Amino acid sequence: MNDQSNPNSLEQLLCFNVYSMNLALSRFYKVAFGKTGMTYPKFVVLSALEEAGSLTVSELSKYAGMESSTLSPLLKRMADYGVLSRVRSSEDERRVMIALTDMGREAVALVREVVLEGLKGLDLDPPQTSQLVRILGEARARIEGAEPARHLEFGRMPPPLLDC
Amino acid sequence: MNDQSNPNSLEQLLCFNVYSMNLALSRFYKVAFGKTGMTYPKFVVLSALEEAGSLTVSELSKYAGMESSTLSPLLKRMADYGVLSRVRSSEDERRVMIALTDMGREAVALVREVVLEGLKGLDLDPPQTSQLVRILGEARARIEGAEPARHLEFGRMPPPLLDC
DNA sequence: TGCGAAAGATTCGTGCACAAACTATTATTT
DNA sequence: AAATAATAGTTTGTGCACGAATCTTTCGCA
Repeated sequence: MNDQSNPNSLEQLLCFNVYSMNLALSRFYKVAFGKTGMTYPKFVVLSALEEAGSLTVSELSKYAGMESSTLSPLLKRMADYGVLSRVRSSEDERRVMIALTDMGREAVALVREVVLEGLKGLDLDPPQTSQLVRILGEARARIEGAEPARHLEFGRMPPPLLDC
Repeated sequence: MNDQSNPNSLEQLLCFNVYSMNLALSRFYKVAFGKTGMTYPKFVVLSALEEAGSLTVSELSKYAGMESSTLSPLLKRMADYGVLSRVRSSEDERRVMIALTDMGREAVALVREVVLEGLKGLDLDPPQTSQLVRILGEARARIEGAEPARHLEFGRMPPPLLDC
């Protein structure tokens, strides 16, 4: 029943493959991080800060591809724990500057090792992987600036899917 | 500060590219689905059922790459709405058979059109995309059966990241 | 100079997503 | 046949993830 010849099947859809690959990766790293409290989104935040230095919430949002409403509570908990600092800018009181603490730098170094060794253990083909990364990056750039060509309308299908 | 030459930078990491691509795709389809109540995970469930016919919860879990604890509440709401049926098997009372209703078949046809036209509107290179799909599928197969090579230990870093 | 608009961040409500704990049924062992 | 184990789903608790609404600060402009 696995209709792989059908080009519209789930298995041939880019979005499904990205979706399920992301779920698989999240589970993989969840196991690797165990009960330490580390998660993949937190690793992304720590890495972004390590690479880019001090950032405002919206700059970090752009860098990590997450909305600020996702970051706000995440950053608050991480600051309470001590891996980063949240300081409202004095020259523009709207902005909040986020930066790694020393403890944050230690943490990201440790976590990065685990992430990289986890990847290495998968024995993926390096040229294929870098190609994957390149094409994914290009596709993401397109999709981030795009509007859907068509919107779903359930007018013909009473009742609409609200609250489903 | 965008250190693209560093092979360990976020932008060069497969997991980050999959992660942020998935976020971007989710946002894209959220816009396309508007206020209809449709979501990407629901589309995956409907499509899987259309392709594979009637499935148990665990079969569906495997097919869609989601855990049964994620599916249970999702399926319940979708059944209440009317797009699928949930019937406990008579020959093995532990199993619950999930199947599309006529309304579900109508819904998935509509949603699929929107999904495919949305993708088409992105103007991605077809050979690149099918390559992407193929490599992602292979990588996912590996990761799903894999154990992380190394686990994170915060013993050297007091206090541990618990509750962070 | 004052006032409406815009920008930056947070809060709120809803929906995944998972592990762990739990319930119910079936299979296995003794 | 009774105890035990294994299987299939559900429930529970926590953490993203988002849009919409809100709050504060800054900008623009008359």
